Amino acid sequence: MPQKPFKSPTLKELSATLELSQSTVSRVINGEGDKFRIARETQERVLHAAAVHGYSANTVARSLRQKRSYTVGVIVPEISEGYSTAVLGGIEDELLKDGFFYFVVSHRHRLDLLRGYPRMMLTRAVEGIIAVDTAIEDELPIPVVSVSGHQHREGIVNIELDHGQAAHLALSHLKMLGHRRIAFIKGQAFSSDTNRRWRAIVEAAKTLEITIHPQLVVQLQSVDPGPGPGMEVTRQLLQAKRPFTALFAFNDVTAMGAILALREAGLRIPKDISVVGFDDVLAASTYNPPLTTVRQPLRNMGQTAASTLLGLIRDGTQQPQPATITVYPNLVVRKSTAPAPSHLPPMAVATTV
Amino acid sequence: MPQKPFKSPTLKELSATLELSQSTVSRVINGEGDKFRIARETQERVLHAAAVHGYSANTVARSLRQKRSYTVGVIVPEISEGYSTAVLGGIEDELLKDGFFYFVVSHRHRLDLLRGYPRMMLTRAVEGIIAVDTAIEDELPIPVVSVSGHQHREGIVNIELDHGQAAHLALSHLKMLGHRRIAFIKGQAFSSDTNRRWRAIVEAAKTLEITIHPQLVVQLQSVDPGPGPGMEVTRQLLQAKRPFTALFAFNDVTAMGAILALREAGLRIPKDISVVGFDDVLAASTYNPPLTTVRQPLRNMGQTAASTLLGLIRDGTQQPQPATITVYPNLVVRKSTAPAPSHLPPMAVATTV
DNA sequence: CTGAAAGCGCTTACAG
DNA sequence: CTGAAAGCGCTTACAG
Repeated sequence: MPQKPFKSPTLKELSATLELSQSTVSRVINGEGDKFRIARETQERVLHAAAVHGYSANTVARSLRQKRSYTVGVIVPEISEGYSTAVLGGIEDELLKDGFFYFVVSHRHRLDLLRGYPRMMLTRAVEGIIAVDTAIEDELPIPVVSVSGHQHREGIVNIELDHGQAAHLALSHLKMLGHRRIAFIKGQAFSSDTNRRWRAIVEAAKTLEITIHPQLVVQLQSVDPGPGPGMEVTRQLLQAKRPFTALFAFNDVTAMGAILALREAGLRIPKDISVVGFDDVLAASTYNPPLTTVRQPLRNMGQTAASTLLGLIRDGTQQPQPATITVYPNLVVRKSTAPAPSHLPPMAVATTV
Repeated sequence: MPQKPFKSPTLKELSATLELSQSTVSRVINGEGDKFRIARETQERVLHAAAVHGYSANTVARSLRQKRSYTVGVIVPEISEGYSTAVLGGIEDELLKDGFFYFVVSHRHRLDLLRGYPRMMLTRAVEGIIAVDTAIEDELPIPVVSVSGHQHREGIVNIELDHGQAAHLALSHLKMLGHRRIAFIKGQAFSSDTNRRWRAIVEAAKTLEITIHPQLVVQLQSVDPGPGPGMEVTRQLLQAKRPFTALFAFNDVTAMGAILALREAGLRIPKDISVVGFDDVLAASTYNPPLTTVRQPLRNMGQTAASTLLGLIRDGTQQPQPATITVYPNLVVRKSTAPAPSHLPPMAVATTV
């Protein structure tokens, strides 16, 4: 037999022991004793007995009755990745202190999961959903807040980075270092951030009078997590033999992959090529060389998402929420960027594996 | 008003529409139509109507009635870390395909959370708990399986790495490369793996006739995630000025910190010092130099934990489960290890920051 | 083969 | 100030 070393009594049992009605006991347990003017003494008896018997209300029954679950769903692309987990950390901070729990699911860009999960979570009676870097297509009867999801649907609150500022920060840093021929790695088509960020880069380049050479722009294809896709695409870039002195990657992991491919071709970082990442994941600072990167306040974005969602759940969606909450990046200058070399570096043919 | 674009009808409503009893509808929805010999035609009508009206059972009500929640709790030390998240990925794989969801909480080594979370999850009616690298003190009325938790309590199934083999793999690799003076960084006292792993190292060293010099053994103190603690302790090691040619770190992140500190002191990796990590987190392969490390099959450990837990939930704890399920490491040789230098490297005084 | 009814454990109008 | 009773939406003996 399974051991049952601890089992909370039910309200009924506790009430019987106390010789009080369930109503009364329920009220004082829920802190409404004073509101219902229940005798101080009675309240103390109840609280004491609850403590002694280790009573805690069955949340399933409570949920059914109140039609509330105190649970939200979080949907992320991938769970084993610096980006999502940093955001998750922030979400946890906020949620748990309000007594909420959360389910996590990762869709790994599989369409069936992407479509199915929101419904499954609804079935699980979540009171709201946080979507991290993933677009939700269905209209849902509960509040949803999106982190970097760029949803334009009414009622969805977006937590978004100021991409204009991000692009400006990175490009002006490179410009100041004397870089003129800058290569770019765009994100995968499925990432909600890709277009938004690219448009911001084009804009910032214009303002800063930096020319973007189309031959120096490549785009991530593979959905694999890790640095593989970044390596791959950087090798292509090298094969085109168009010289450049700096590279702005879609994110840190991609930047790491790019550095690997660049080294493979005999190029030194940052001496020959400067590389700028994006996100500032934990590994960025310990990488060799430590990455210069545009920092997204990931944990803070998670916290903001959670507290916003909690607000929407509490107050309903009626009051017009700002459709997007903007959050600001900053540039962390480390060792992967340096002044542009006076001569363009030789673009060795990548020694493909 | 909050938009309600989609709202499942209740069983009652659906039954009314169909002019059938709730019992019948419930049975066919749950696939027990044949078992109860409900007319094929009736079954089809029900299924069709359910699809048309988008009926899905309210899981809260179902849980209350069945006293099952189809939910498990996962408790990890830290959510934004390679180790836990890899395990989480594996857990998700198994759980979701059986229709289970999971709550995640991270205790961050705070005693109050560590103690409070299992109870909170019980209150949430989870049917089982997976504890990752954390010891559960309370006896719980539900199955718990522990990943690297080294629980000795009856009824708890442990998923554990074969630490003997892990130690042997790492040390024999180092020995073969000619290393004789090897430094060690032990884990923090709170990590369940620390002692187990250390004992295995002592044992393997004996077998391989490697002398462990107590002055070359340091232990992580700080609870901070990231490479900070590893750097810190490596600086101490350097300050003692006892020469060594190799270092075996408690985990990859620590190894990265150690490499940072070693370089800071002018040492080259792997030319002067070889470094071996542990875990093989995603970043290990892209680090510079790519880390030689003892690979733990983290994702697989998560999967095993989940499927074991599901089994326990299904069959009850009665049948004697093996108290521990052993899982095997392998050595991934990359670029952070090399033959020992013929002369002991100079132990520069660390230039502390 | 199908249905009426009880009950899971709470909360909360309603009544006094 | 306190309690009796209804009901949240299901599942499942029990009956026929």
